Amino acid sequence: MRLECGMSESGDSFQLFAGVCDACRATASKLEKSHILATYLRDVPRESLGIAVRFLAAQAFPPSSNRTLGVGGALVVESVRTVLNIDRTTLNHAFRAAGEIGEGISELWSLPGTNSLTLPLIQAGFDRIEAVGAQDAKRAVVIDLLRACSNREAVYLLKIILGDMRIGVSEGMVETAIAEAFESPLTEVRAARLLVGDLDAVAALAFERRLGEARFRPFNPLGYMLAQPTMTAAGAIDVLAKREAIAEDKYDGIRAQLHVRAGRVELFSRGSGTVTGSFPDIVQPLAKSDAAFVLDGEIVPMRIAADGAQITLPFSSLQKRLGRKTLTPRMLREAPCVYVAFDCLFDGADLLIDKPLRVRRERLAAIAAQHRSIVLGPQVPITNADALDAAFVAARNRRNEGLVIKQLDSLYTPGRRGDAWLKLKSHLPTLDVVVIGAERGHGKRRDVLSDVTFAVRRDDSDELVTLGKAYSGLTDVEIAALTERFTKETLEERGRYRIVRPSVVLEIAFDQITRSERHNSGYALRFPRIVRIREDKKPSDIDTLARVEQIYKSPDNLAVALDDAPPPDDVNQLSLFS
DNA sequence: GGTGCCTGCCC
DNA sequence: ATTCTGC
DNA sequence: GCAGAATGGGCAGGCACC
Repeated sequence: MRLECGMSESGDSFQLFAGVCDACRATASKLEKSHILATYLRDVPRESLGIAVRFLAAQAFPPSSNRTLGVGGALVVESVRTVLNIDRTTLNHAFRAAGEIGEGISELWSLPGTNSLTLPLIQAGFDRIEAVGAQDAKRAVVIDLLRACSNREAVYLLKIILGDMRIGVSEGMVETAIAEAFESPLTEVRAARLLVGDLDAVAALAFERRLGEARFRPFNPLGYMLAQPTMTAAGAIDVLAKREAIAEDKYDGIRAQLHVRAGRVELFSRGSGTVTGSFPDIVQPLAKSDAAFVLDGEIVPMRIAADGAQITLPFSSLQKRLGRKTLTPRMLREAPCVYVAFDCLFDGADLLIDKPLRVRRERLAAIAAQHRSIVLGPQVPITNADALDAAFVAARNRRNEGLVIKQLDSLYTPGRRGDAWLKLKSHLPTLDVVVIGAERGHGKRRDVLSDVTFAVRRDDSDELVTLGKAYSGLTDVEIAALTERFTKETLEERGRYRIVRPSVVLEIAFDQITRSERHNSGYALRFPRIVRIREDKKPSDIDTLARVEQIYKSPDNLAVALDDAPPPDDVNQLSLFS
């Protein structure tokens, strides 16, 4: 296809980039998107290729770099307001109509653009935004960039800054395009990305036809293997189909890869970057190791009793340590963390991901035996549904979410969610709630009331107290039907939020109940989702606050620590400050 | 120094 | 995190 | 089956403002 991008642009012009994005936006076909992107990538100057693929995935920096802009919606809106010199209301109206900020400014944008922006120039701007601390200074750079933008350039600049393209292109599609552009098998591109990490590195290898040379190196995190959810133990047994398997506890911690080599130690979290600094109790004992290995596991807040019994603490205690600049001895005492290792991906000089789990576990056991901050969780063979049930109960008694069931002959497939690993979680009872507020969504949900606030009843009164908001679980058809109903039953509009007559009853599932100031019930739900619309129930039939409190206090609610007196144990207390 | 908003990042 | 949808 | 999109609660740090 021919791209309408104006006259004779160099391959790294931002105007061209915007034109390519527009072309992708115009088609729903993935094949066509790939063709468009591949054609583009082939002609991008070599030195800008990395930036191009990064920007196409709406990344301002390589994800593994730990660098961030520190610019979000609020700062962007203020910058746009300055450049266009318009009031907030007009701007908000445009954003609401478009369903997003990026596309929203297109309607209002009158600047012609200087036709001077290039990919490296934008990248240099991002570097500067990151480097300056003050919001004023960040805003000044954004404003400078915007003033040079044409209409479509402004749209995509903001989309990259906000980290969301919404044109049906994300990392996966960019990988597909790299494969097509440089005539390499997609499988090779994927494999290379899982080994080397960032898209720019993969594009460079593909460009040089050296994808096959991609090699794993410690301190370059691999993709994580993920588990497929299963609802029931019987279902899990079915999927296993008599293949040998083991069950491990499913921990509510932070999934992390532990890389160790020549005295250097890093903990990589799933999203991007390292969390090494937050867990000296895990890292410090490893600092003197001269071994080289990469493990997969979970950072877990845990008390280990003198007899070795493992009791997991609530996730919130772990979260208090995440991102901390300074850790006090008290924090380490109150939220002691261990690294529960469950896989070994690299040992000595051997990448083990293509070896079966049973082999990887042997290597793991040998490593764990030598390092006291690497803990192995309980592991039981699964032969039948009874064994699975027993393991599940044991896991719950250790205050863990459930089980992950793994086939012993399976290989480690980074970045994939397959049947080789199954996760089986326990479920709290659901709650019947009533919708009392609704809001429009974003993007394709901009014209529907997809975002609902729900409430339960305070006992012995008619008062409704809010408990949370929910988004997922309804189909587009159901959302459309509810939108019509909420529109009819609107009592009052308060900006974007509308109060609706309490009439729609929903059944809500969730993972935990926490104490919270966010909603006026004093409670909030973790991972709320709509199970179904209860057409058969009236608002008078919904659950009460007492019911919420009852579930909150139930032993299955892992948000609450067991209030047994904490055992006076020193087993996993490290004297970092002595 | 206290408070509140914004951002990023865990689940 | 979970869930739905289009390819 | 996969990729993309849309959405929840909660924590810490950094900054703006009083």
